Amino acid sequence: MREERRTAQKDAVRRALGEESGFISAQQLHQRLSDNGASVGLATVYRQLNALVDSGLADAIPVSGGQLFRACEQREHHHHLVCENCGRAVEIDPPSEKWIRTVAKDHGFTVNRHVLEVFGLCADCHNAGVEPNDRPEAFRDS
Amino acid sequence: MREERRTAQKDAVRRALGEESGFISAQQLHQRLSDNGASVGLATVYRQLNALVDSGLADAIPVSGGQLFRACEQREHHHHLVCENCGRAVEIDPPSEKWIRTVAKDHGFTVNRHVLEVFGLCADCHNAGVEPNDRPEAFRDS
DNA sequence: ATGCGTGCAAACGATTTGCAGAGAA
DNA sequence: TTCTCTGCAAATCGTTTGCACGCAT
Repeated sequence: MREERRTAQKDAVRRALGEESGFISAQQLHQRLSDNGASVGLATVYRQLNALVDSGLADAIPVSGGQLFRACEQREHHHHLVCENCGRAVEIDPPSEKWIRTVAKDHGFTVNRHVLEVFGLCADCHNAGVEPNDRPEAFRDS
Repeated sequence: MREERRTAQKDAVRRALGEESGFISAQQLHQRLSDNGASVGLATVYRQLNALVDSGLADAIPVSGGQLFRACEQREHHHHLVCENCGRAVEIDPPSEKWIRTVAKDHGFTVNRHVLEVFGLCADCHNAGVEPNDRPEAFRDS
């Protein structure tokens, strides 16, 4: 019988992820937890993150070098506008979902899911003079 | 002085990728090359694939567990309709690019690039009774 | 001959997992 | 006590890189 147990680190990870304004890597979230005194094992961070994604409480988007996570309110389908530098993201509404089904049908495809991620720079990072092709902050050294 | 040298394995990788109908992982492409007698080192496959992506002759999309490649004709911006099982993909035209810029501007974002990938099952795989949530063929064992 | 490209194996970085101990129920 | 969850370290896995040799130029 699956028994769900409530623990301090579980709460810590959930809270930390919820406090983030944008997508964040598991490693960086782990780092942030350490900084805030709440020392949680990296493995646990990964385990919790995966659990959240499985239960639909978080989104994970694969990027070159790993994946980024973010807590998501809308259980519904939605898209993101992501800042390539700081990871800040806002949820945006879908454009023409029907267009997708139409195109898919034309090619005999059965649509299962689709991903639309818009990358760019948020106002802050843009003003800070960050170059569009810089390595994302989330995967930068030190 | 950068000197571009033509080699057998370079051609082999390019040709093999071109013959693929959809996205394929580096490992799988390497396997396919071996099967066809053209033995090319895995490292070389990666090196060539990256070179192709850099020069814009191929597309790479990050997926959980790695990345998938595909030769692309259109140097222009375009999107894909991808079969989650066999990796087959067709290039589709963008829907409302202007919609994206509008939304981005509303949030103060500077758009750099965007990704739209539609996943589902192609007619063949659908008829074969493949389940939507199966692990992609490209990353399945053996 | 010159030096780019390749193969191999070691190195890497992100993520996962085995296992013994810690703590929630 | 019971059994899940955690932490640590070792193990995986995709991908990159160092180095010595082969081959295109």
